[in-house]
Amino acid sequence: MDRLERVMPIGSLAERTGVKVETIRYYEQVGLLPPPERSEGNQRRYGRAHAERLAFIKHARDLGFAVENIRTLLRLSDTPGIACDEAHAISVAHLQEVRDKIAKLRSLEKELERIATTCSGGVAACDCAIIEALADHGQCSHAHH
Amino acid sequence: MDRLERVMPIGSLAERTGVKVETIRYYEQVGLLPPPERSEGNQRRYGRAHAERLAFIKHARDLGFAVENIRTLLRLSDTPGIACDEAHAISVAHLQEVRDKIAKLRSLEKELERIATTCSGGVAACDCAIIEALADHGQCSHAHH
DNA sequence: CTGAAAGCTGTAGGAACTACAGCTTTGGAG
DNA sequence: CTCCAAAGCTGTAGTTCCTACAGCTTTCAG
Repeated sequence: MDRLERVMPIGSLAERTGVKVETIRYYEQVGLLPPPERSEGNQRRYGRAHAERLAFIKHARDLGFAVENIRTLLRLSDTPGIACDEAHAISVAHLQEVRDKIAKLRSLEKELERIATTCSGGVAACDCAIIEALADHGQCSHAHH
Repeated sequence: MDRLERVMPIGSLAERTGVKVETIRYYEQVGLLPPPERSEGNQRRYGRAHAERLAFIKHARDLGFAVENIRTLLRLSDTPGIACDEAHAISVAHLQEVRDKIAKLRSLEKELERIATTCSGGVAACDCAIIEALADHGQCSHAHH
């Protein structure tokens, strides 16, 4: 089906993968995506392999993996057989990061709820509960380090 | 009690508030913190008002408010009486952002759990489930935009 | 009085892009 | 075949929120 339209310019790749043109060029620049063939006029021409690799990158970025970690994961995926341990370690560490972030955001959510509902938006009612809450560290649950 | 030691150099302010020296100078540079008095030798000398304002900034940053929003909140807190509406709007908008972020992270958590447990870290068992999961967008719950 | 610690300015870096400016190439319409 | 707008190119600068020098000067405890 796509046997005949196998190569595409950067714009089409961008459209297909949902990664912006500039970002694709950036990934090439930092070595995440290998430099593709070029047309006579020096324009990038991508094939299936590039599209797949970019999809991998996009997916991992959407999951919040750092570019450095993605670099490692890509290296591992290029190494056949070995090195699953390392991929596992990266994922587990990242999962932990995500969980920590969630916990932190939950506590922020609580405090923001408290702050936002205390002052309901009227002019007369407060002066101003939100600003006071932010000024006064005492009321909130954050511990001093 | 602190009647006599009312002014302090930047290092002490940093220690008290938990904000790094460089960051304090940065806040001054971008106009969040007003320029303090200087000593004969041109060093910054901070008083109580500065410490309070910086605490406000720190607290808001810890809550994830963007510097731009903090700038607005500070402007409001300098305006007596009026403008509670705006502070309320900023907080509510920020609360919504936080909630969205939490929701997104939860779905990432689920997918990472799935990915990380599929491949338990052995070498023989997979080749490699994590990498396949990242390469293959089909299995995950993210909708195409 | 001295000298190590702390402060100063100004600039560069970092993460992960995004957005120009000023050009060249491409590919479909006429 | 010719034209020209859209898309691509390179290279640089901007974004956000700091952090980290380098190369000085000031401070204040011993």
